[in-house]
Amino acid sequence: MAIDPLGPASALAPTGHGVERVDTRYLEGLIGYNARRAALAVIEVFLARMAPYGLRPVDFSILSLITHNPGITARQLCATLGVLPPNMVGMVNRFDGRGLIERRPHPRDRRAHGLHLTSEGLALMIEAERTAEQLEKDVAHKLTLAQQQTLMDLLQKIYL
Amino acid sequence: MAIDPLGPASALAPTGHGVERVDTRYLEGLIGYNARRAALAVIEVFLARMAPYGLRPVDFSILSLITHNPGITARQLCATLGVLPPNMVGMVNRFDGRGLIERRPHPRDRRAHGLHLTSEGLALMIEAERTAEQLEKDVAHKLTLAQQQTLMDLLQKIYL
DNA sequence: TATTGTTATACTCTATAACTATA
DNA sequence: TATAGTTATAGAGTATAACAATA
Repeated sequence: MAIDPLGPASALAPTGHGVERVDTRYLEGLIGYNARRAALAVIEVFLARMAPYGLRPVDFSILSLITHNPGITARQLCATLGVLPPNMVGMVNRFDGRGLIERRPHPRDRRAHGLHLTSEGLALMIEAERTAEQLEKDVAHKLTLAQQQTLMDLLQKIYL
Repeated sequence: MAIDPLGPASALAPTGHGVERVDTRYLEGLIGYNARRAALAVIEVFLARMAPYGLRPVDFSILSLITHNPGITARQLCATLGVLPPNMVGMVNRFDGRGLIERRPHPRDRRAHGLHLTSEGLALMIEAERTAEQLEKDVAHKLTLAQQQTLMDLLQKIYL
């Protein structure tokens, strides 16, 4: 596809009038653009709904992985989520300071710690995951359940 | 869906062993997580392929909108892409300084400028959009063309 | 020699307040 | 009174280098 094959707008158009309606068709034909816009739209709702729990998207991802993988190490969280180790330290420290997780000695590596939810952390995550699931319903309300599954399957074919 | 309905991992599991394989099934069932991961995967390739043109994803989006909407204003770019006006200024200035665009007087509003590609900017964008289209083919190589279209349609139902 | 966790730090991205010129 | 563009600045997010303890 070449530059501007889509209708009247053209790089050589006369300059004597403004742009009435912005033509976004080119960008909307790119997977990366659509994925980024959809992610930002979901994140916007996420930030608002998770604010009562003090969880941003990455916080939720980390705590959810600890929830479903008790004993996971910081290094494993980094590898799974694409977070760099120096940036993980502060987040884990904050969860620890909030009493949501605890670091236990790792059974086979004295350099590492196994991360576990506290009972307070578990109580928070039960509510947070419930909120996340309601949020999914709301942001995807235009899609059937089958379409939602199709969407996730196709997205995973991009990034996995 | 409640906490950890997915198999052996549990918040109450014994701590005597590390996590062998990280269980990501819960997160992979969330649309927001999948959209963000896919967007980041595409952006990673984008950054590498567009580096020769000195274009980051938002730069490309802006110049592409100017390409297909000659005379568009900075305010319209902000509204379309979700960029805040103070953050748009520097980008437009850099494009101007690089000789890629020019600001012409707006025909009906003396506060605004109509943004237009220069011939250098057009030459760059022809190459950049060609690169973007090849990039699409590569990151979506596991999907048929029909699946790619389905993916974009479903994503747009989330954010539009 | 490589890896885990960590500190320090720099760079980029995003957000808020306030100003000017014009509508 | 509202809007387009702009400046200054603060905050969040992401990046690299280097170190101690352990593998």
